[in-house]
Amino acid sequence: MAEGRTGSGENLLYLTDEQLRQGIEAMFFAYRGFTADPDRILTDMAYGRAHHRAIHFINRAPGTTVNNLLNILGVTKQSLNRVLRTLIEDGLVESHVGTADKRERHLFLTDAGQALEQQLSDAQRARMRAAFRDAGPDAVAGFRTVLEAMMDTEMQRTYTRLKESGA
Amino acid sequence: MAEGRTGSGENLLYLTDEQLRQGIEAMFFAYRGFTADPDRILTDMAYGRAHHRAIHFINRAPGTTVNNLLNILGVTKQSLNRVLRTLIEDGLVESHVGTADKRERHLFLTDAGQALEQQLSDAQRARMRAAFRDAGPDAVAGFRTVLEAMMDTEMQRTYTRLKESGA
DNA sequence: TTGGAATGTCAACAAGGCTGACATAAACTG
DNA sequence: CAGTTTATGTCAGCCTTGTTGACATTCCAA
Repeated sequence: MAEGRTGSGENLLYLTDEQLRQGIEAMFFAYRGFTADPDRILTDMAYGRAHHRAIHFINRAPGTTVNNLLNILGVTKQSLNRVLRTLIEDGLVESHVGTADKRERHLFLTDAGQALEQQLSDAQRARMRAAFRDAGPDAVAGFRTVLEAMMDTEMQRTYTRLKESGA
Repeated sequence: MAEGRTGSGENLLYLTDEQLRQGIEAMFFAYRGFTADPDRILTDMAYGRAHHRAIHFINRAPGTTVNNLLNILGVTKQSLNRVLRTLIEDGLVESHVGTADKRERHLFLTDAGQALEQQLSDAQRARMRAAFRDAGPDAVAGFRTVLEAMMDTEMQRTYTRLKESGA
């Protein structure tokens, strides 16, 4: 850590209320940009952000159970169920009764579901890639560090588990 | 910029699809944490995130017009109006007809409105402060750089204008 | 074998987005 | 001054996506 000019051995000027408020507003405006491109694609097809999230994480962990997805998404099972039902009806997601435990449903994307996932994540990654490239690798590392520290501890674990499963 | 091992003079491994996907998931989980604390306070009082946003930006720019707030928040006037109406009815916000242009309404927080704003932003800043402190000043700088690069250009301008007005 | 826990489904409601239509008052313009 | 544009507010109605409550099915353990 860099030596500061406060005498306490560390410069804490980055923790002033004004700096924190700028961080809060940056999160607000950036999140809008973050979701803007997929949102545009989705409204064309009568889907919403909730569908995107479900598709994203089913793609990330094929065969995941409804309950597992529930924990990742942090919504009620009823809320998720409505979204899943439309995705299944529309042939984007398949639900298979579990073999070991028949109460569980295992979720998979169909080819059509994968095609939509691709389209959505291409759009979202394009913006992220541009932002990362503009900012450079050191800034990206800092970005990730701060975001991880901002999560609830339970979500940190979920995030890390996903990260390691995909790497 | 650091020399990489790609031969092109720059290491672009931080731009792989897997890295971008991790960035996307980090945004998703972190935003949940970001809103969690104010959300808890708000549900106790029959308000929602929309009320929080209005209160935040009225506090940030007292006397702002409805139209200006509309541009910052990026919602329709009908949507904002519903929120403002309840805040005015409940005595948290005051609306004053403009002196120069009498069509405009200038918005201010009442004392009660400021008290709630304080309560909400204290909660949100506490989490942001903890995250910033854990991550350190360099990471925070990178965090801000990436978020700015992720915004739509119009929002970048809005964000910068707010930032400079408060500093 | 029976009662509780886990899982998933259906119904109904609320918040907060949206569009469209319309009213009013003020400002601006030819 | 007449006509148009701008800023704001309101009503009605729709959609998505969150919520709770009630309930069926399945599994497991006492």
